[in-house]
Amino acid sequence: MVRYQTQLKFPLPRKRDHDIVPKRSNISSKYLDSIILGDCLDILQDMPDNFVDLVVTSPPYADRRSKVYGGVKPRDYVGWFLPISDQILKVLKPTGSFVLNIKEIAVNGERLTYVIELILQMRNQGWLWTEEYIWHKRNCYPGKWPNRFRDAWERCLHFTKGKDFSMYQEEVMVPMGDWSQSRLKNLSETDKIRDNSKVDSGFGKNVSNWIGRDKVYPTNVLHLATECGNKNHSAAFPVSLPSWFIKLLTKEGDIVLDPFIGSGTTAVACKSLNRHFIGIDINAAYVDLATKRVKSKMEKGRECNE
Amino acid sequence: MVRYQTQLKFPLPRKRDHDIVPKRSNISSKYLDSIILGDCLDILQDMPDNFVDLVVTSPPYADRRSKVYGGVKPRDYVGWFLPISDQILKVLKPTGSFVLNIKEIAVNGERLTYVIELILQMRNQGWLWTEEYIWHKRNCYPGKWPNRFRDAWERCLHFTKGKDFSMYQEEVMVPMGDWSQSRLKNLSETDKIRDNSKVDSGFGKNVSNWIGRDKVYPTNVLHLATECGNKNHSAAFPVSLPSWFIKLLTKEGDIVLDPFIGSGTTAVACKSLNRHFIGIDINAAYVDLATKRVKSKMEKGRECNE
DNA sequence: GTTCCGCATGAATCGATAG
DNA sequence: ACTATCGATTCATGCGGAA
Repeated sequence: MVRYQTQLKFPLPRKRDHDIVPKRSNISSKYLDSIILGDCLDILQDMPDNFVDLVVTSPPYADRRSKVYGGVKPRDYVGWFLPISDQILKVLKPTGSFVLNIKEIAVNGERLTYVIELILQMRNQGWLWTEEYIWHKRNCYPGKWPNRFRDAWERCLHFTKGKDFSMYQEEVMVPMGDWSQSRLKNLSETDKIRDNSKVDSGFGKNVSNWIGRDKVYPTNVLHLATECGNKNHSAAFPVSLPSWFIKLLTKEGDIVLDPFIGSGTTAVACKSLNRHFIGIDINAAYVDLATKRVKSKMEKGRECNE
Repeated sequence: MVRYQTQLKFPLPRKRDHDIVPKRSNISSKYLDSIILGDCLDILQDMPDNFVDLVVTSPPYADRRSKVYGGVKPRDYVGWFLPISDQILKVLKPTGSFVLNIKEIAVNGERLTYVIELILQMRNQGWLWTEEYIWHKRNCYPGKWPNRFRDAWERCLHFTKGKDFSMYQEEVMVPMGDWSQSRLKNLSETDKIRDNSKVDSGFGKNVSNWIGRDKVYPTNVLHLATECGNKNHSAAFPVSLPSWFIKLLTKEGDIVLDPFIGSGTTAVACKSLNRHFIGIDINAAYVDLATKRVKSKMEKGRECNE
């Protein structure tokens, strides 16, 4: 197999003294911040054990995107995925997490069962099924059928290697409900603009603290819209989704792996949040697109859709 | 490499005498609009086949409410429920639906698997797993844990006996999103007229679809609040939940069964919507409470929390 | 500079048609 | 009988041009 590796040269985040469990040798650091072309099964087999802090991915769904990917049949799906999840188990640190975004399709009026069978089989493999988050898609695909409504949710299955894993809950706290919103609405437009600019320049901290006091822990239901109208890339996976889990489950400088990187959404999220990424994809056009998108991200700074 | 063959070969659904649509004899009508004390397994065995239009229920979850109910252990849950779902399959009409509100609990940092195992086993039993609705609990139970957030959703599993079942989608249509109000209300009168005239010529078809339309079909994600502050009962199950499925899946005069009626929520919903109810509970205090609640409902009319 | 509106675009699903 | 492709259905969102 042709192994085409794109090594992007990004400045490493500031050194911190609280890591490092495995010392980052030359062999292991070659993976950092790169989009790798190849079958993730092969790539993962060569990767060091206990190396990655978080795996977050949205694999091709059964019978979808068959032109780009192979088009895995529903009845082959579990058998196709289990060897991959086995390799993920190997490269993940003991305190790491695996977040799997997936949804079963409906065929002939019935939901197929390969996703829930996969959960059971991954438990046999050694995974802990820690939690199931719901991604509520505010703008779901339209359509009308006699026997069902539009499908507006997907699973974000959270697996870990053990009971004790890293979780930084404060990083994803959200503003409180109506009360704080009405309070913020009453700020004048100029105030908001000024305060925003202050935050960027490191000033205006008092305002963000004031806002921070009205924050509350989220639940296991995420309300995010898909990104549909973007011209360069149309990711089924909005940046905000991996961003949320990256903030929740890693700290700055950690390593995040996406074995089905697609258009590079997870890598873009990592760059915004000062985490290292490792992206893998079997499709050369996607590797190209993801590489370009991350480079553009580094040049232009923060993207709007984050 | 281990090859796992998914999509197990399930036996075909048992043949049932679907042709017999029972007339409402004395024997069968004795069940209507009553709350029955007893084990639902016994009661259902005596009930006529193909008798009920909808079964909607929220059974005791594993290890919850153990003082009131038996307190079924997680590892016994599937074995405990399967005989009941088998009886439900029997009493349900061929075009009927079974909506099961359930959520797995977390033990030792892990979500248990009895619910997804139950889905697989019920398919084995002959059920079609038609859809999984998500009930998003806007005000969920408070709490804070180091390894998980508050659980803000539950499954509403929709099972049917076949592909063709009754569904009245117009009954649960919802107001359109904000965007239409902010955009369409500002269309000038001439614009509306022009767009309407375009319909005849084949242009502007999609525009005309929105004119004069204020309702839209919902999705498979339900946003309902729990009822928290009621004095008599603390039902985890708000009236709005069975109400929604009753409107969607039955018409007036149809028969709705809840084999775990509890405080009588499903019966209350039925009385509001002019459907017949059959409630069963093994706990005498609950049968008492539900009976009183339905009587009070019939006297006082509509309840506030509906 | 705002706000407003036209338009394209989706990890969808079903039923019909064709090989 | 089983698979591959196609048309019809539907609605929230972001972008870009217009007012």
